[in-house]
Amino acid sequence: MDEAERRARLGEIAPDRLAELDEDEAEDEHVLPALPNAEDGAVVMRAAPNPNGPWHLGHARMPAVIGTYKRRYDGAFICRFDDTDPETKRPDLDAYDAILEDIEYLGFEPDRVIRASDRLETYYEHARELIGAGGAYTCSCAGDDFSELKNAGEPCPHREKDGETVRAEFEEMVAGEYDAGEMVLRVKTDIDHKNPALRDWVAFRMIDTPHPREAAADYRCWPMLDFQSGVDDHLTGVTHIIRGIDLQDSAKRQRFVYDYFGWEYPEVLHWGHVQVDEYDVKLSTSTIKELIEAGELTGWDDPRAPTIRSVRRRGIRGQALVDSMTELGMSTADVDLAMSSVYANNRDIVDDDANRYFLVRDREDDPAVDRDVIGGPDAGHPPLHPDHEERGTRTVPAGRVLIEESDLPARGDRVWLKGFGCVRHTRDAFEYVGDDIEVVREGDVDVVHWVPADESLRTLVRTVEGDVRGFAEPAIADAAVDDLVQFERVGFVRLDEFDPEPAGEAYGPTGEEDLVTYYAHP
RNA sequence: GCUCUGGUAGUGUAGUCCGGCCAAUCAUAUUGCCCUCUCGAGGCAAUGACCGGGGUUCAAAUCCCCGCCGGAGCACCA
Repeated sequence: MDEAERRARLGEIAPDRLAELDEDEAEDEHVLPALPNAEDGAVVMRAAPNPNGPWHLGHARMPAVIGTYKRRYDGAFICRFDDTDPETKRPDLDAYDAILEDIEYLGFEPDRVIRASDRLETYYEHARELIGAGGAYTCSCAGDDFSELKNAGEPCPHREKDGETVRAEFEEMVAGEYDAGEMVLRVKTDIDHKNPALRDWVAFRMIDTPHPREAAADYRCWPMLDFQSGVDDHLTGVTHIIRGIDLQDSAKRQRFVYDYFGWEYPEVLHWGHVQVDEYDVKLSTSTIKELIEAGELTGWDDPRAPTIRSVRRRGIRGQALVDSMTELGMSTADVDLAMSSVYANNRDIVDDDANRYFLVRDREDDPAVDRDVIGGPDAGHPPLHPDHEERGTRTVPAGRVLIEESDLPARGDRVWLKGFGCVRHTRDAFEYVGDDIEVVREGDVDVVHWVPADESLRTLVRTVEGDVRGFAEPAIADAAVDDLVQFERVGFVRLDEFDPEPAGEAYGPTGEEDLVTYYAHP
């Protein structure tokens, strides 16, 4: 019985089992697990960033996963800026676009972009409705006092206020007639709920600081995340919510509001925190912001910063990040993202396109050393790409060359200058021996990269560990800014700028360079 | 303190719901070999894990109990 017959037979005797098999097979094509209760064409998900800065690497996970599900289920991707705190988590006006740019770099485009700060009237309307249903009350308790009562499971005196008073006081909140801390609107949940986190939580509070967006600058009464997000998820038709374990209780809190309104709560998935190895800098927007302000980092795209802009500048494709993020799966456990996995994914994507060039590094512990080449041709002609002969070769002038000291053979020994030929290290020169590759095949001679001593480009390589200087072969001038190339035996870099201006900082170009590159990975 | 929640190799992941095909999958990593005019790519191989202890069972990564360790919430932050 062949495969087709077997399937047909199984279809006759156990159609359910056959469908199950098909489902399992379809599952195998996806890295991510199937979404619960997902219907093709009817999945709506949202990323809800707080626009308080450009994104760090951890932020890539949400668009990566949502975008991937969107494609899989032919769904919708909403980007909703939850910018409802003009004070503590004050939005950064540049961050709205910066975040959208970061999403675009990852290869996705939101179907809809909304800002919570545009929707205050909507939240107020729902608050009025909730008050009307007896589901909320205005409360002027001091935070600590309420907390004490709450922890004891005791209601505060405001809980039993009559509806008219609540309604009037809420209108006064909306009108901005209270100062910060004087009055809040609480959702009436269950004051002795066994989980203290769910007891009568705050839905609206007063904030004196105007919102940085002009359109929202006049509002003083702001909703808290759980109210705003809950209302918006329903109103925008979100079917599946993904959020971090720090918001584990949000769904439970919001369900009280959903119950008052008779709404059905979306499916919710939680995932753990992401940590990234390889960086000294913490994965935190505020930490990175501080380091930049203190001049420790040259900007959001400093290669030492664990940000999306940084890996982008280093030539890492958004797709590589997306692949790594989806491979992390949907576990509620905290996870560590190994940058080596991002690098492996990126190599897969870029290796074929990246042309090869030589760079001789000039480092403290392994300086570039120069030697005259005696005899042999005038130049070497290594291929632009070993797997693509049709791309042709580069010309690397010989004469006097630089190699890295650790590649220098002992006196009397030979070394193979890649694309040029075999030379013997005599006294203080390289004496040309020949171009018979057999010596390399026999394993007696190492193959090394090299550059001409005089015609090369002074090059700055900016890496995660800091800046490295060196000399790139002249042919690299044929490559363009933004190209990703491989410095043979060193690694992949993105060409960032020719003849850079001095950065005027401890790191970055001094102005003496001919070329600045950003190091991606080995 | 109260309430959630998690623990499979260095890292991530599959398997856990419905116990056996799991002496545990795949990827990455590391190492070695082959190939290659790169330390890239490609090929092959090796390394390496079910948090612990009890119990149920013919059979436990999977079910039950007790521990241990982690993460989160109990904000007028998101």
